[in-house]
Amino acid sequence: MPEIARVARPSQLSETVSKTIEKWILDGVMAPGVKLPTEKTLSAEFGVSRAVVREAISRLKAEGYVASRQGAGAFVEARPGQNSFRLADAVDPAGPAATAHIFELRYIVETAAAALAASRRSDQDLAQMREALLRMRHAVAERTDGTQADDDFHVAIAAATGNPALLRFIRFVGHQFFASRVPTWNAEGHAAGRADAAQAEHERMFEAIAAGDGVAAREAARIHMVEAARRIGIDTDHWDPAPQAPWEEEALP
Amino acid sequence: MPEIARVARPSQLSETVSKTIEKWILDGVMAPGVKLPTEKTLSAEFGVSRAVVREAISRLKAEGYVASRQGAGAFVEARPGQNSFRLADAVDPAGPAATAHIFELRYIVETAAAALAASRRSDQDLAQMREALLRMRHAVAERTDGTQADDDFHVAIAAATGNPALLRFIRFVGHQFFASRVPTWNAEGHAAGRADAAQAEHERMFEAIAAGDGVAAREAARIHMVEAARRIGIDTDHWDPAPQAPWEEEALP
DNA sequence: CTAGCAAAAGTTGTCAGACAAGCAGATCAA
DNA sequence: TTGATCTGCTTGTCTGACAACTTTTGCTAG
Repeated sequence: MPEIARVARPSQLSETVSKTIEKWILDGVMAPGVKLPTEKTLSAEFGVSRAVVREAISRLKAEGYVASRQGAGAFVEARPGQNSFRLADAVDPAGPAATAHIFELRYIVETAAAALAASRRSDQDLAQMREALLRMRHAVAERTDGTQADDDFHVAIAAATGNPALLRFIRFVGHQFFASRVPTWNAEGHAAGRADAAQAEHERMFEAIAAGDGVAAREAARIHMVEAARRIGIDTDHWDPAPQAPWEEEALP
Repeated sequence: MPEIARVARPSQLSETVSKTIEKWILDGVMAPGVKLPTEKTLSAEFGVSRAVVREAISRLKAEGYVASRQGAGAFVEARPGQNSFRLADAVDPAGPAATAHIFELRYIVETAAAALAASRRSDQDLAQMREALLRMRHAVAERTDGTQADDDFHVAIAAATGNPALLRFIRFVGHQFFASRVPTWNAEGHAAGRADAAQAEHERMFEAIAAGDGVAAREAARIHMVEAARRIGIDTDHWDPAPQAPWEEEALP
């Protein structure tokens, strides 16, 4: 068994234990399929009770690192930790580039979603987009906070693709940037015209999607994402323009 | 407190309890910020011991649904469950459409990654792609299993984008389809020429990326993903072609 | 009556020991 | 050798207890 980094009592013993074991697995100290030490052994090695070890293993099971069979033991999963996607693990949160990297991923998915929404959206989808759009218009006029409506608008577009996996992903990534929308919608943002600009971009996206024009929708989304990135100080010089060819145009049935 | 669906003893009591509470949260029965019932209350209501309840809550903490403070209680998180992305939650695993939805998401991201890789790849990135490619060639010639090499090739492309978030996501989604690559690389797949076909598509992707041709790389990736989808019986008729305009072409510096 | 403080009650965190349920290897008989 | 049984080990669950901490209550001083 690997070395154990004994910690005094940082906050939660079970969290300390689970993080330590997680590290063993991620570092390859414990290969997939390998049986972990018994709960009794772990509790002795960590100097904690068996209940704490069980709570730690419970966490690891929830995160897909291990699976246990009564009477047999707990075993490292075949693809540990890869059944869920955590952005916190994907990037170095310290680096300023982290935000840019995540935003690029969002850019890729949202531009595609806008194009798909243009060809697949139902009237109900359009109604939801329009509703969020109106709330943003109101926020612009009244100089109030429109971050929630902003978020809802993007989610409505994702929903219109009819792809629940895509919807879930956009909702997930979008929430990561909830805070980043604030500089657009706070008092300073209104004064500097950032809210106005964002709203104009949104309107163009909506029009293209409503018209069923996938090419225009993608381009409008592209512009919006690039501008949104600029508003929070992200360099977009090396992003993929990902435009559409003319022959891609297709109207709704 | 909401109603409790008492279950006999399905497998793990703690899992039953955590899934039930998770459902309460997702269904909005327990709003963010709300304090959940005490452990004593929960154990009484569920008819289990406090240890089981604690293990269940431990799972929920790992998944970001709740946070607890000693002496105060456990509270529903502000954005429950939205700090990680789980495909199992995103789609109905029962439906046959689930695979198609996830594959479409993969299609969107991987075509973009190929285009980015063409303009950003280093010599080291290319070496890694070539290495995986050679292993696949060998697998085709010897009619052996090339699923691992196949996976590695796609991961190498993602790595070449220089975006760790993108890399992590592609690795994650790609692993979901690890099993789906088997029909291409098993004996039947070799006999039917599926391995040959896949290999030809891979070679074209590599050439385009090596040449620094983003447009060709995206198109080659697009074809590969569409064909791969067809090989496992997914309908791609309504996918976004997402091609490149001529003016997008840009050589490496 | 109010402000502030101290005690008490309640809640989560941890520990210890016990038994039930299930698994795996050793033992023994055919 | 093979098959069934048995025994020890491991995980799953329960109970009761105490420690650490928070919130509420109630009391006292002003």
